[in-house]
Amino acid sequence: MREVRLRFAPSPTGYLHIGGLRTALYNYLFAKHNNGKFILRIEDTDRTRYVEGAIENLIESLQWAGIEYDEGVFLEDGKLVQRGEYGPYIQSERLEIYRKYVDELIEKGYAYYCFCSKERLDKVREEQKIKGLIPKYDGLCRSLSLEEAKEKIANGEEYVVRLKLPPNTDIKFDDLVRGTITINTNDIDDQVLLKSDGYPTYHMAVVVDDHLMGITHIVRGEEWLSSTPKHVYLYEVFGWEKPVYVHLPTVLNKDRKKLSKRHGDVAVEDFRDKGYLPEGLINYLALVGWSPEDNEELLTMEELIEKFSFERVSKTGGIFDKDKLDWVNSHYIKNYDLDKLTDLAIPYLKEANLIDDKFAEERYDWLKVLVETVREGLSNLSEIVDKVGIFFDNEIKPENDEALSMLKMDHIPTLLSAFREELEAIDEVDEEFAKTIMKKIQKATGIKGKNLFMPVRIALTGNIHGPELTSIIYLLGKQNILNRIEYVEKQYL
RNA sequence: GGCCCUAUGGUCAAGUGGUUAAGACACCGCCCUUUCACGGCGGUAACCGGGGUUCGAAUCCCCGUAGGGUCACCA
Repeated sequence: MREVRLRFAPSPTGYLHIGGLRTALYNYLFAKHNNGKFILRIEDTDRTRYVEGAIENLIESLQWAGIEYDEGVFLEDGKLVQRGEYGPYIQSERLEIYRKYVDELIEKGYAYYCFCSKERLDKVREEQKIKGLIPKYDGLCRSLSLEEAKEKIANGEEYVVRLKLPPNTDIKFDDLVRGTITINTNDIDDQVLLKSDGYPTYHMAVVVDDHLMGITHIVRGEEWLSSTPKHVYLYEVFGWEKPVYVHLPTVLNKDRKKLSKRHGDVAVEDFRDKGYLPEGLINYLALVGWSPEDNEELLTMEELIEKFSFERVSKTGGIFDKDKLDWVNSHYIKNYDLDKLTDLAIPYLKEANLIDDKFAEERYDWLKVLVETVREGLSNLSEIVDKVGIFFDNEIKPENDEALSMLKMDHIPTLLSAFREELEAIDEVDEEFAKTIMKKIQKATGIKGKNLFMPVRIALTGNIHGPELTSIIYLLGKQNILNRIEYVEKQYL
């Protein structure tokens, strides 16, 4: 049996799209599930759309997401390197290869030179549209003899090479999620295979590369479904073994259109920057378009690999549901290794000028406690900034009138001085103190329940809601609390 | 418009001729908690329409309808 080999083959035109990540993920999961190989190939045959740095960005996003590949283009010390037996893995470095196969097609009569100008093509399409016909190449150069064509080329005329499709022929292929697809050649154009700049089009390059690289399963977006017959035809005329096709449903916006920028984030790096954990994003994304047999929804990469199959990929496009992503991600935040989570959280605190490098280093243990106490309410790490603000500002401002009025209650001065007395009796707040202080104050003042806890909370944070008082007191420490009590007494009492 | 694909709650989705049509997110209620969150329990809510086939259709077929994709020297 052939070794299972799959590839992810993006174009370096920008960032990695969230839909692209899912395609890469499904490829990866299936390859790993079958102990196969996963390959990253770069499809840069459109020189006009090439974006500097896009390949590096793509690789970094994949790496961040935890999707590893065995062959292809890698980033090492900031430089692109290629590894694997089937290289090069960047299509612009494979031009001679495509050329050779294009020549073979021409020789065998499966492709022909075409000298039609862009202007003529546009005009033909225009006229066809007016007549209500399907815009399609009219086949003018189809009848040109090879000799005539070669003569034109010798005279320096620009040309492309087109696929010569047989008329009125059904082309069938099986798709693992959609079943058998049949399309008639009358509905397909004589696709350009080789562009006038000497670069192949996607349709030529993808077939040649997938064959040469031993790709067994082609897993890609649904948008490729209707051009698959062209690829299948090429496999047939070359006499190559066809791969298994899998066309994935689209990831959609709320408006059921393809996920696009105007509705929010679509780049993998945007989610990383917002503080989504790779485990969370991957877990959620796996669930848009696929479900495991047991319907378990919280899955690690290892579990995904174990459970993944194309039989359970759905046929319908799924809306990218940020609420559910948040839920999945919050699960990972709650259970993440605390050191790792703290390391990931620190950049956000720095960015918000809550802490600096020195603070991060010297008070790392304190930061860990901080992260631990607020992690439960977070759906992504960038939200931590709002949650921890109360720990960094001793100038208490009641968040609203309700909070203010609670601070103005008659018994508050007694409460605060009792608190102060307890604090002055110790060197520093420890866990024991934090745990018992409220009871002591209650005993000393006779104030209890809501009249006790809420005013203290507001005096210490200004807010009605927040983490447990015990944690707040522990995290704040003696001096901060004394400062806050003093501030509140001066400002509000 | 031609061709191709698709159609279960607001969303993701189980379901492959016989089920009280799962589960999750979101939403609502209750409990837990002297706050919020977490957690627990419960609730609202779905088979696009019409014809067939069948003893019996969410499941099979046909016709509509709706949505998506594609019709480039872009991938």
